[in-house]
Amino acid sequence: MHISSTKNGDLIASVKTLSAVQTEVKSINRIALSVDCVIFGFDENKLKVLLIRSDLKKFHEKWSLLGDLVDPKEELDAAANRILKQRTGLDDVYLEQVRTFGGINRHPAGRVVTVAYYSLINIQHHKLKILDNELHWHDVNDITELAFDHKQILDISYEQLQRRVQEHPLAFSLLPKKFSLRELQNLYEAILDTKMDRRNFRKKFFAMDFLIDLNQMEQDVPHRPGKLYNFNYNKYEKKKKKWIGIDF
Amino acid sequence: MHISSTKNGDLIASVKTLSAVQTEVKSINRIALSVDCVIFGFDENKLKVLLIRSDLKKFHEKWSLLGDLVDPKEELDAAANRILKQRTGLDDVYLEQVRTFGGINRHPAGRVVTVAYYSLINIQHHKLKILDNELHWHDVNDITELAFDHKQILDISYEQLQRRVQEHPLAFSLLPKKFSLRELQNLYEAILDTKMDRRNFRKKFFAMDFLIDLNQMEQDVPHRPGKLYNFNYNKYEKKKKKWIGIDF
DNA sequence: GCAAAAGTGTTGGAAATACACCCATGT
DNA sequence: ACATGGGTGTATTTCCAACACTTTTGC
Repeated sequence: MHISSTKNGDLIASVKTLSAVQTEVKSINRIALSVDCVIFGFDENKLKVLLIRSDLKKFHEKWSLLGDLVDPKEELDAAANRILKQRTGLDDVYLEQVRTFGGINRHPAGRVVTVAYYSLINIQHHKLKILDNELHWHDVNDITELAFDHKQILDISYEQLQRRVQEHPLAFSLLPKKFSLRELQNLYEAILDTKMDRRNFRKKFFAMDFLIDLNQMEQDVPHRPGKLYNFNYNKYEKKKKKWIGIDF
Repeated sequence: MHISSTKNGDLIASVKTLSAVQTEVKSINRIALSVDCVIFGFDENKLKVLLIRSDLKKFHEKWSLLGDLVDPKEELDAAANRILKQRTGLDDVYLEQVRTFGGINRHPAGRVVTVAYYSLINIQHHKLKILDNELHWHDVNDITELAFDHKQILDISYEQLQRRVQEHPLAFSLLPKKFSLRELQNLYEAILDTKMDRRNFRKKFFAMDFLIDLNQMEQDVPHRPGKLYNFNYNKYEKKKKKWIGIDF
């Protein structure tokens, strides 16, 4: 980043001292920065997202994402992790930056630029211990309106999730450690909102050769039990793909 | 975004008035925000990037990206466009947000969070009229060090360009309006740093059916002249792809 | 006529798709 | 026995990669 002071289209050729720039950085040019977390989960064969009542009175009727201001001494990633921890008690989950939303009037309290992150958690294995502000899971597809510009943030995060999940083995963090192929397929079908052929789905995953057969079976299912697997992250890391292929 | 005041892991269940939040937004929690532009061009069969001397004295020996602080009343996208305009005189080009870099010590003048954008411009058709701070094009592959964390920003932007260019017809904005298939292939080979089979490359682009044959030939080339084409954006917009296919 | 790049088709293999039957379990 | 989903194989098609010769122009 390189700093200059004009905002009006003038051209700048000067060289500045550090203290001159420090003055700018400390002065009127600062903006409130927040992080919003889009936390996806999977349960009952539906993709879910975690929402709370906005704790801003004006928007208390509306649901909102989990967010907070970033402290000037705090890393962005650390802020995202902190927010997740504060709101859910959860730790140690996949978090990825989506993009930054900087609309001038996106927040009623003034200019607040927000960096969106998304995260994937396993609803079964991470029961929420904190339920303040009516924190709970909502079906992604049933959401029509959110506070602020959070619907837009959700939509873009969801699109990004759909893209990423096809190229990286993210989805496994939404499942229990041991899962059946049926569960895996249900998850992909929910995220991508599509149906797939069961036989070809199996073929594809077995061909990848990243699933470890645990030699265990599902229990208490009202039909023939399926085998349980988990995902071999080590093997995946070693085999990652090249990708050359123009494909609009 | 939802605002709360704790930074220390406490949990918050309160409902706040707008003015209480306004106080927070205006107070100590603000951070300097900048935009940095990674401007790619293509010339002499090489991918180039536009750099200037840092106008910060401390880093005056180093090259840096084109950046500036964001004004509190300015949209992020507008800031990116303004910076491009100020530094190069250019207007009306493709600009896309990459991601946000928020390292605490990334800037010597204090906490400055920066939003990176990249942009693709046609070097031939947009001669730079402004050359302050030694603004000029550098070969992307020759860059080893930049001021601040700009090398990291460049690397990530370049990776994103490589991904995007394979799925969207961005590359055409780096070429003259009329281009030959050879030029197009040279461009892809430069961006993706690879070699492609000439016949298969043609086949692929003709099969897409987005190239308009202008019935014109190259001029003044020291060999058999090739046909000139341009890209049919309208047709592309109508045909865009669905995209289902797990592929790690 | 020679150098340099344009233009052009075919073939084989790999991957994706479509599709149907038998099997194991719980009720 | 029957309902439910698990498990398996094959034929077809589509896409991609590899590959060589003839043509047109400038010099």
